Amino acid sequence: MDDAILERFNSFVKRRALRRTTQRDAIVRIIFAKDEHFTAEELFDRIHRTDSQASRATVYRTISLLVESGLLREIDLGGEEKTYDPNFLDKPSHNHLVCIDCGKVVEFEDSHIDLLNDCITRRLGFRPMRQSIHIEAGCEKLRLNGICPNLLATRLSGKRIKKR
Amino acid sequence: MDDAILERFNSFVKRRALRRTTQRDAIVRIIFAKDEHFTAEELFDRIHRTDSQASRATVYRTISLLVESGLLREIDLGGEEKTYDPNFLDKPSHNHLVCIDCGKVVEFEDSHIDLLNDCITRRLGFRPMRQSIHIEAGCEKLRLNGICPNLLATRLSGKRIKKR
DNA sequence: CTGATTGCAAATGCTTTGCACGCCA
DNA sequence: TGGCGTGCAAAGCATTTGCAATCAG
Repeated sequence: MDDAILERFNSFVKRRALRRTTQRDAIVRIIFAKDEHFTAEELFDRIHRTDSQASRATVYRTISLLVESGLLREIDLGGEEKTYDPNFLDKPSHNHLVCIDCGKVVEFEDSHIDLLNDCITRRLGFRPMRQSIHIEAGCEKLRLNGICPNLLATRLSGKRIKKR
Repeated sequence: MDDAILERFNSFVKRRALRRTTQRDAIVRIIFAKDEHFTAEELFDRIHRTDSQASRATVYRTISLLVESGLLREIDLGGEEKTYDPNFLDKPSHNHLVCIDCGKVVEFEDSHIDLLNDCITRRLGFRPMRQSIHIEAGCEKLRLNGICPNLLATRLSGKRIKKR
């Protein structure tokens, strides 16, 4: 799967008469090695934790290319920085639930929602293109037990929670 | 309605031991005089087209206060700048459809969607708090007749279309 | 070879902040 | 009178861009 994406990106690059480079290959590989959302800065860090290198400018430029090619999608998680989601190839129509307690992001798909959105859009006189649902929710465990497992994990790992 | 909001804002200000000022009053009045979405910069312009005055800093600071008070909501229309929506008092659970052809934003409410979101959230083990749907759609008229009335109006008024 | 790509640093553009002065309570 | 609020300009930050050197095809 990993290499299949790289191949798709390279054929996109060729189609546009652009060039395949070491940096672009590395960036694409690193992005799709995990299914995690990321910001440009986080990606830049991830790259520099490997033996690959790429400047900040190249990271930003390659992200733009990936978005144009349809392999990557910009999503809104409410943070200040732009966030990207590499999972739209596997799940073309998924949505996001963000836990306001711990910042955890859960992806979900639902055909009923898709259908409803489609109907609503048509009824309003438009042509459905793309839809995204952003749910903010509280942690039920935190409310009932006073403890949120994700929150705990988040604190321990020192991972920062997206601000609102 | 206009003054009722101002009153609510002022009681919020009082509750927080803050102070009522000419600038804050003016900003609140101008925001809620229309039901249009706006960016900080657009609001700043609107203010300076009246006889009221307020610095950019004060505009930003007052917007923050309004969001904290719950009277105003930040929404995602896909643009670069933060966008604010003054209509959540009238329609607490509305969503947005953005036309990719002309940039027009249509607000809509749908109880089925709300219900579905609620169910999905609970099933995932979370406590529903807030949900927002963002639909990107194409103009049906443009596709069928080759002309989009909104696009035309947008061009004539010189109003800029939100970028993607 | 030729033009695309990279890396660097400078530039952008929105938003926030430090500070001195002024004004509300 | 004590601070909060304001305006200004400077600072912050994420992102973009100009440019010279480098590299892919």
